[in-house]
Amino acid sequence: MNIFQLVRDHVSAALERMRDMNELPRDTDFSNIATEPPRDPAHGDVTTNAALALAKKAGMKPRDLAERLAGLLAGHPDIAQVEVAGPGFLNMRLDDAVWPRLLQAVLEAGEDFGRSAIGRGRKVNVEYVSANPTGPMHVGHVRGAVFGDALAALLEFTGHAVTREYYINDAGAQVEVLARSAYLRYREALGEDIGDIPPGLYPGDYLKPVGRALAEKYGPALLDRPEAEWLPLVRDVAIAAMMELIRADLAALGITHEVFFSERTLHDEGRIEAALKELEERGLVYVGRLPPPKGKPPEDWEDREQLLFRATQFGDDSDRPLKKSDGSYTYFAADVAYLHDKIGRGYDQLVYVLGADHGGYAKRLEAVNAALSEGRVRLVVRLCQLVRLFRGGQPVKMSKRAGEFVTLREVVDEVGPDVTRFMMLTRKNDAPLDFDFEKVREQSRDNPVFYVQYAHARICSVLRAAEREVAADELRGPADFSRLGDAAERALVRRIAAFPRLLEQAAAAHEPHRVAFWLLELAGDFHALWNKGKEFPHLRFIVADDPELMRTRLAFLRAIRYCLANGLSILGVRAVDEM
RNA sequence: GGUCCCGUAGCUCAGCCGGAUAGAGCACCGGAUUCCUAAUCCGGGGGUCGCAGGUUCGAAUCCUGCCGGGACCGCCA
Repeated sequence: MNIFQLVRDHVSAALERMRDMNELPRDTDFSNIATEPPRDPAHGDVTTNAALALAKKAGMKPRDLAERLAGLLAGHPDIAQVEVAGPGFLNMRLDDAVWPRLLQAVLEAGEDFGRSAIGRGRKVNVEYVSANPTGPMHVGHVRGAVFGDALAALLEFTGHAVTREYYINDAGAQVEVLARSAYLRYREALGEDIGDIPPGLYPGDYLKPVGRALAEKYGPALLDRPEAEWLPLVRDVAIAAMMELIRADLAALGITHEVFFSERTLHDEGRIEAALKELEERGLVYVGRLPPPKGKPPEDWEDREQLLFRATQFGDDSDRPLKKSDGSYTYFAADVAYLHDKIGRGYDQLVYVLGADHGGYAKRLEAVNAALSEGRVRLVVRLCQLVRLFRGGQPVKMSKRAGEFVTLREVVDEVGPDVTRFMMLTRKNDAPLDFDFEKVREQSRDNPVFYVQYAHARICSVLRAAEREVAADELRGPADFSRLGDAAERALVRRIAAFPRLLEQAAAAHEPHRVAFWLLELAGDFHALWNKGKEFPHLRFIVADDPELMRTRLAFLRAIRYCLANGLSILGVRAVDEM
């Protein structure tokens, strides 16, 4: 149950009546009117800008239109009071009977409360992580991984058919470097002293097991063969091993992708040619020269003719090369083919979760999408900014060149998946985020994860206490939500009422962090009510002399618990029963 | 040179497809514990929403320019 949708239906019905009576033009469009919570609770429960939005079209003054609309809405049983305010807002107070219905609906829906169908089953592909298969995941990947996963869950909860996808960059120079690095470990496994790992190769110990596996599989057979022969063999083993590593890292964070898509299949199966052919047929591929990049000394710039995609025709800043000087395809060409493949799979929406350093990629992806899908498919690029690691306020030093980076596994092992996930969503994705290993384990108000989980645990604690201390027959029987009249209780009810709308808007904006902020607010409302019970014992949940009131409050607690649990579940964070 | 992101209270940040007197936490000051976990809560002070224009009945929000911070900029992925 969504009270804003409920009121919106009533407002729409009233407007339709006005249209039927020719008080509004036939072609009046109601789609841009909003029913929202007013900023100031003194303004009521729901406000609408309908009169302001339609005044011009109706040829009426906003306040006159608002008065007319107020008259039509006033009689509705759900609406207790309606007032015209300010320039022409309609402030409505809902009838007291609406709130019990809402709480009842929460209890009936349970883990499905907040679920909606606004996605209308549209097929959405969310591609996230897509880390190169050259080693274990490091902390830089964590934010995009969590963001993408939470976004996927949010879209699913709001009625989208979601595919979680990972693009494996298993073609190109980096995996050849991986193969050479693994080959060295292979020689090492066969007893050779390989000394220091030469610069340019991956030095990590994680390749040692790969070397041993190769030694076991091939024995010394690869030792005296030319690189052209052993490289493909070693590469395949190494990539498979790295993907196992990465899957395990992701599993530690509770992340599972449905599709792992190999870039190499695009090369091997002629699908790049097929995609480029389609661009060619539209006259979007040509051979030409690009101007050198400005502002940067073009050290190794070589002016040459190359195969280009006419990206500028779709708003990109430059046309984009499809072939390298050695004649092989660029990464971008593979990306064209990959996008082509996704479009072919019938998605309505393609979401790319990328690191902020890929910001320049958005425009060219949009250009390719515009060219290939001709506007049928919506492409959404979300960039995740950096995470800065701290320990007790001191920055954690990392040197990429020396291979000293904090791995995903180190973070998860130290603070746990729940803390990791929640913290990654406490900032909107395009703002940088500070993560302090010590702070996030504190059990205090400063730690948002704790604060929300503690609210959930406290509720469970009360419910356990009730089971323990209250006679069973007093727990049975009806609840009467109309008895929740205290300001702190009403604040909680309003917060709960906002949940379905919040999820819809977070999904539409592709902003899962809003769920995290809402959870903090809900937890805050709950802790406030709890504490009020200390000062005013009649506000406690377990009230001995009034079984009906107690049952009401315990049911209320269960409703709040569902809200906390459902929100946490979208973020992929466990709701704990005790702490 | 160009593109993208950011600029809101002392600090860290929210601010819903433009909406009424701009919010929260931290910090600071002052309070609450015979209690279902005080691991919490209540109250108070504190803001020219970077600057200047524009659109609008109405702008922190949309547009343009400027200032400041960050990221990226053919043949790496």
